[in-house]
Amino acid sequence: MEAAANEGSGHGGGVVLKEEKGYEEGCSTKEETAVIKVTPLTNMGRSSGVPDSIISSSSQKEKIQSARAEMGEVREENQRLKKHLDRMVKDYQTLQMRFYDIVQQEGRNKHQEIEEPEFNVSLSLGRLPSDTKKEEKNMIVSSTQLKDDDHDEQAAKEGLSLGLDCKFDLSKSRELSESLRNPSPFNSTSEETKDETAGRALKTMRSIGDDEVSQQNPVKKARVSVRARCDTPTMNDGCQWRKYGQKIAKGNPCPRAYYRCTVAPSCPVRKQVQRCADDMSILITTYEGTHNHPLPMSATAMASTTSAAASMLLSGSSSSSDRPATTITASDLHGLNFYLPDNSKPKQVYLSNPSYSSSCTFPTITLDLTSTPSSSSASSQFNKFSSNYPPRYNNYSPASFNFSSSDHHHQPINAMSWGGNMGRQHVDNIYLSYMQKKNPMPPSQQYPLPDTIAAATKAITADPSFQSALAAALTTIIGTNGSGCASSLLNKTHSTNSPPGSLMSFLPPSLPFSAPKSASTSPGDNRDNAKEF
DNA sequence: CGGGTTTGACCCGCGC
DNA sequence: GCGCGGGTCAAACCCG
Repeated sequence: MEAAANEGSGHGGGVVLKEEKGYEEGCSTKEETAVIKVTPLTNMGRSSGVPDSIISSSSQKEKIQSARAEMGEVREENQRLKKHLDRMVKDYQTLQMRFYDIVQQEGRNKHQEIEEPEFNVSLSLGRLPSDTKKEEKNMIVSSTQLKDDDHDEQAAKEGLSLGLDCKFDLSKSRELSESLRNPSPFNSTSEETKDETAGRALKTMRSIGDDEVSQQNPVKKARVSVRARCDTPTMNDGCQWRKYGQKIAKGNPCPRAYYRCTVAPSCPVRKQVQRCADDMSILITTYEGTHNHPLPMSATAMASTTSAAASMLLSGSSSSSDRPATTITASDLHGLNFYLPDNSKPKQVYLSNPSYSSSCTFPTITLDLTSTPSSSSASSQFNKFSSNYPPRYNNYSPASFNFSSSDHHHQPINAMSWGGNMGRQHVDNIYLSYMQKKNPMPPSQQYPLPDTIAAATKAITADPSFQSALAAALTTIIGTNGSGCASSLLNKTHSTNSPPGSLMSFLPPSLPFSAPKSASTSPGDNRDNAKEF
């Protein structure tokens, strides 16, 4: 695939070019072969050089010598990258196989579980204290199992293929865990998996899901609503959607369109798209469910963001009624430009108080990406995170980051954004979440002291599970183009016990988020859907 | 012809 | 029980 291009560029490649090439190749793909391709380039650069006999001046010889030395360093680096890459690829494959095995096993056990009055375990239950009394008794896995490094790693890496749900809060690893162990009401993955395995009719599935819901938890699926100014019929979030219905909802002259994810036939994720009645230029997209398949690169941002928002909503659902509106800000929403035609709007995310439907069936959280004048402008000061450590933590909004304790009632949602610096923030999120898990703080200490953070950082970065999780997340964030880099960077992080500030410095200032290949990732986008609105 | 959209019918939960 | 409204289904239709 890339071999041809690599070779092509390698022909004219001098040493310097090759160095870039080496890094690029090391980061460019998960495929071993592509990495191996670096070696011929290196050799070529050396063998195709001008023979020493021709070189007359000593300066040229020095140049050659230095170039060779540099080349050697590059080769070593390539080898390191290759090793990291190999390891990550193997880990990923292994974990993927394990995941599918578990999913299949889940499907085989479907009938048993449905008939069982009590289900096994839900890792999320600890975060839903108000409605999980029954499940608490069954919290066998919970933290004990999560402490298992392999488990964390698995969860984190599987999150890679599950819509990145796990990477925002590894301490919970909730979505995946639920999908694997528990027919959780708001995780439709398990529901769908069961249905897929059993091959039942949709109605059966729906009834099963409802039964599970009614048996288990009054709080149903969480929804994440995204308000954004958008001229197109739907927002291009990178996923593939198929429209399956349209309705005129009460109180809004604009019809509501129903889409379901078609990336995978069994994907339970659905979204509703509707124009705002007050402002027709605002498009309200409501996401529901969790992707049970690897997402296109262009879709991971939205998926992870909505997932994180849903996680926050669900985690705080028990106390959300008396919780003030939570304002989160994005450090950079440049990536949003890929999805929204109007990129001139203020890049601020307003996370409204979770609003519940009349039936309280679907707690909904809203990400407001519009330039509403009433938005919490006071939070604009948090729009940019400093990359310096430790002062950077001073920029965290109290509403955005809660270091108070391991209290799951108020599990904070960390900064979210699409593209741009999302990678950095994802790592931040991982770090912060992990730190919360590993080093909970008393409620009185809302903000950790820098040295506390540093100490925690030291311990955390040395933790293999954190590394694995971080590697998985980095891989996800950077995509296949950065898998090797992620591993390499992670290794550096580990070896140097860098503070989080320097940890983040390993990430490029602007991650190579690529715009969607075409707007057609959302089928409705390109079509003339004027009829809809 | 396959895949996506349209649209009326249907199901279901909820309030009265 | 009945009506309402949200959500989904599925046949018909459209389109490349």
